[in-house]
Amino acid sequence: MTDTPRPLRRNEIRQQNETLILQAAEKVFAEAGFGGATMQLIADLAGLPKANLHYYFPTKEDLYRQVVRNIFEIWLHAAEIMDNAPGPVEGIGAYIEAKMEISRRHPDGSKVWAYEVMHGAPVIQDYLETSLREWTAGRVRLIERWIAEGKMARVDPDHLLYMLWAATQHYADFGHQIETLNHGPLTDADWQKATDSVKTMILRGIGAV
Amino acid sequence: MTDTPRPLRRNEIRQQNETLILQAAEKVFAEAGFGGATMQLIADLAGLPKANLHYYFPTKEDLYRQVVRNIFEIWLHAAEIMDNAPGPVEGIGAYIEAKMEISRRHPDGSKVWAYEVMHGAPVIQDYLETSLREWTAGRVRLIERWIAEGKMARVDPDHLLYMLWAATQHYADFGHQIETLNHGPLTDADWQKATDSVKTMILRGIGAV
DNA sequence: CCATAGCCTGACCAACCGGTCAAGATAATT
DNA sequence: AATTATCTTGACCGGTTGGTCAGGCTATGG
Repeated sequence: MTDTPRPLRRNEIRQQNETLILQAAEKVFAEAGFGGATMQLIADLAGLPKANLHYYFPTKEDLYRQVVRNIFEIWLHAAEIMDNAPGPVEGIGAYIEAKMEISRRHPDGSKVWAYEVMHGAPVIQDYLETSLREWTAGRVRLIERWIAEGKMARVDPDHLLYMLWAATQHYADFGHQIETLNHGPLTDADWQKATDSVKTMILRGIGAV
Repeated sequence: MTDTPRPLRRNEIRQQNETLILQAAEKVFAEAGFGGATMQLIADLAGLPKANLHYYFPTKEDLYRQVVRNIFEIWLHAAEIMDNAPGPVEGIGAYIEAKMEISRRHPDGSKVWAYEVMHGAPVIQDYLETSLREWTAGRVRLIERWIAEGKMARVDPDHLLYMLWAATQHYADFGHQIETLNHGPLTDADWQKATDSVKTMILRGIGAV
């Protein structure tokens, strides 16, 4: 991301502070949205003076953009599991597991993404139109091949993908609602049960099992 | 909602302006979140001076709370369809159709709800703990009865409900992402296909068909 | 040890925000 | 017509926000 080839120490300082700021920003943006988040809050959480934030990220929007892009990269990377699978049971099953794990480990990231898309994706529209569109097209072809090979029922691949995203990200984005209904945070067993439920329903739903 | 029993004309003015303000507020809150929304923006969209908003809704939070509650009422009401159904095919099928229709007609409301829950439900936590919890418990019993009667497979009722909410609301909350991938707004046929896909996958996923 | 480029930060500012208020307009009541 | 209750609104205010900047600090290369 940085374009200044400097001596090593300097680079370390920069990288460390940028990471610190990005982590704090992810949390604050997730908790308050872009408009509700303040640079002061992020600075306090990162343990740095506010002016230092503006040294690394000129504007609030620059910082926000970086947070959103990081999450997108995580999701894209996690999706590679699907490709080398022999069929939907393994491929989609593993994809569900991976996405549920991300919902559990990076709920803030998921929320920032949801916030961004909900508000018309003003910052990452280009990502939607390029990276996400390409990725989706590739996965649609994969699903169509599985259908043609008789490995699953004839379902619309796009809407299957939407359901996968919706069902898995719901556990991050609506985690608070789920925890309220669950009378407390989800335990390991709860998460296992959630993952199994989603896998079972969807894999049976597409006639793969 | 109002508690002042007045002569008719006055009441009409009040009701008309409150509706006007609430509609504008729903849109602005959906587009910008609570923190990003401004009373001035809502006032402009409603075509009223800002001070007039504060006459009807003392604070920004009062206005926001009313918007969220309205949406919640719509959802609760739409869910009654499930109860009088003989089995999951009719009950859950109709519920999916109703919720997809709401996602189509009230996407802004859905987004405001999502925004509120994502940020820890600071305003409607009591609703989650009372109304929603009761409603969920009732529906869980209904689903368990259907399972006991052999009308559907043994799935976890809570996670089935989460999947129903996730899959249907996704078309409102992530409508922008879907429209981008779809190269444009969804047509009547697109919505029909989406609804059918969700119904087919879920009903088969729970072994009801 | 010096010079320099990168890093740090307290103090500051213009812009904007939610909310107030007093005074005027309008409709209902007597 | 006079009185009263409700509605309307421009002007205003204290507090907060994103962003700036000058000047000090520190690591690094010569």
